[in-house]
Amino acid sequence: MSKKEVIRIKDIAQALNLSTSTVSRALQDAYDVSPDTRRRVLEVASSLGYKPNIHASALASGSTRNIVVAIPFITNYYFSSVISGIQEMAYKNRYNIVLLLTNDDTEREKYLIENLAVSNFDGLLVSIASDTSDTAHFQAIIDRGVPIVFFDRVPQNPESSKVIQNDYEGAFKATEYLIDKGYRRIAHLSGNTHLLITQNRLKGYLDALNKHRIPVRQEWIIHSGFSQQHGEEDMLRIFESEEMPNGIFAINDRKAVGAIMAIKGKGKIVGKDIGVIGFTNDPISLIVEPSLTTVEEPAFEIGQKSCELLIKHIANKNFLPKQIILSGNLIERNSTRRIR
Amino acid sequence: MSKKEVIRIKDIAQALNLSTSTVSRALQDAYDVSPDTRRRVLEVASSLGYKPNIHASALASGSTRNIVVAIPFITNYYFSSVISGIQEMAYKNRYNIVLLLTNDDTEREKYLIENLAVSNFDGLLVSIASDTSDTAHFQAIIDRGVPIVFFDRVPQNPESSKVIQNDYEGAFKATEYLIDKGYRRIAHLSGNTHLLITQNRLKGYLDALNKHRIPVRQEWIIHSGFSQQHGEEDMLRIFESEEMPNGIFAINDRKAVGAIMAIKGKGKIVGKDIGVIGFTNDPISLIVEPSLTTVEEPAFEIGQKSCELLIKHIANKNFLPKQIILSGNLIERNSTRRIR
DNA sequence: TAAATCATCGGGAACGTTCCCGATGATTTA
DNA sequence: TAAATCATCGGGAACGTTCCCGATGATTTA
Repeated sequence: MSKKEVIRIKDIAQALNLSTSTVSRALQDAYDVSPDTRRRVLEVASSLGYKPNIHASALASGSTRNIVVAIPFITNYYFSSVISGIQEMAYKNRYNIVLLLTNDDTEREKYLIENLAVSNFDGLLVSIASDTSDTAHFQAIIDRGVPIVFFDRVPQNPESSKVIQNDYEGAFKATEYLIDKGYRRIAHLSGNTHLLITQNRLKGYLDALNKHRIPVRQEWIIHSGFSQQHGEEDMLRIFESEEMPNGIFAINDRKAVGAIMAIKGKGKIVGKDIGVIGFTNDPISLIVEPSLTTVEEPAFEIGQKSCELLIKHIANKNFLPKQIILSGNLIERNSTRRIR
Repeated sequence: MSKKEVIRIKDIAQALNLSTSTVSRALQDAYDVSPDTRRRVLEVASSLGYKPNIHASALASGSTRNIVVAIPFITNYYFSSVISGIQEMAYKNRYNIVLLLTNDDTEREKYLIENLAVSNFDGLLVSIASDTSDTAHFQAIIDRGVPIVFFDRVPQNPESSKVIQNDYEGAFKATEYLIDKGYRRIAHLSGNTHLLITQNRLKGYLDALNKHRIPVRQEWIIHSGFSQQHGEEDMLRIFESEEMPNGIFAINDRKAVGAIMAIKGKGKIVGKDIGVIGFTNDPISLIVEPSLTTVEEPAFEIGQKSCELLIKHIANKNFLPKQIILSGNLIERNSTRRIR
């Protein structure tokens, strides 16, 4: 057997004495084909094992059925879960995913996006790199008529659809939870300042402090990257401050785990001496000792919703940009327990 | 601006008073175009911002520049690292990745593979589901002239290229390391029996025992799945055996972490009472308490090599199937330390 | 000097599908 | 009963690229 004997619409047409246009219309459920011929076409198509050639279809119709997904990494739980959600929704709607990894590097992100040919995909799903503040390369895509949906790490500028977790509410809940548990001197291990996710979580933290009339201490708010390494470094910096906090709210679980490592390294006891809470509900939060209290992020669902939204934009050019905000529960574990 | 003003080869041709065929050949570095015209074509192409239409190219040339990647999950460190490696190599060679997730379910795997149209991709990269023993659906693809490269979880049957870590050697090293450290009663938390990876790691374990004249105890060899959950259950079963081992070699880090959880749950001390060693070097091995001794798997490299091999198969139909076996180092941590 | 080779280019069919437009016979409407 | 509408289908151009084949003038060979 060889590739040559792939069967085409023409083969179905010949088998049924129909024209290729009629077969094509039958396969796409067009209105102007009789129920009987449609049935016969579908029968022959499946018996011959017909599978459409997506390239020919893309060329003729202008719809490529490709969705480009650009994310910083794939090797962490959050992003790989998002991809799973995207993949599910895309496959269901017969879209393929083209994966781009930016390595969280703005230059690489720009390079990848700028080298994209708009004739090769129908839409773009993006979580931007930590340091990306100029979003002109995305605007250029939008200007050429191709929709973008941002998720998780979304920029402020381009007014397009966005899917995020309820960062403000989650951060507020996390901070208030620490306060309720009696940890009132709370530091915040934050992220890169220009990201919305950073700003919203910071705001939730600040508002929770305000609500409980706890003064804000700038030296306890530390901005850096999103890795475990960053969390560890941030925590070590906090150990150098004059007065020590007794609670840590980290912008994500990986930074929280880094903080726990640093705290243990200093001989302090997590929970008893310093309470720690994270954000994500990464599986590592169950593995770290003590287990990490956290606010869950609906990563898979974010992937699904983003993809669903993008598909709507693709199907309808006039679909208005929309924001979807998903909430997650706070999950109590041992890192915020005084006695165990 | 709209999609319509995408520029094509014809536009370059008109700008230079050349034919489309000459421009096409110039862009592909064909031999029969003068250095001067090639230079002019490239200049105009880049100044106009020409990007080739992959669908038209695929249709005309028969080469789709799509690679399908089918894996059980993406939400674990190993597979997401492999994907990163694949992605890098694919992007370098101007291939796109089409991602399929089987959820480690054989039925779903079959369904996805059988619904693939061979005219839509050039090659397939696969790590099979745990329970897959019948590989006819892969054979069907190969029979239609499309190359497959298997990696990590590879089947026995189809004689195609395979990329794996040196499972035998790694398992042997791991087991012998436990023996050298004085843990001589060693159990093995193994995987699904029909997978090569399971068989090779089991063999390495057995041979290391034999070399040191340690009798094999069948009740200490437990076959199940690959998750942390499975590791925990396996370990609990071992706790029910008459005599307890004092060393655990788990087929991967997630199962090892599960075992550690179970051991701690029973009030035993990992390292002092029972030494544990894993396989992968998943980041969780640094987070679990105590940190996990393990044999590293070169996941990123496996992705790269698999993709590289597949591209060679695509470029040359007569390229003979090849096995690549990569080694990883043993990394000592605290789960195999008697005193800390 | 005639024939063969070489370097360089263009014409145009082909890939498999979609979609516009028109055709035809049957049915409904005025 | 004539005109309008409807249901159903086919012809054929078009999408943007590749690639086969042939053409042409220049250079090399015999």
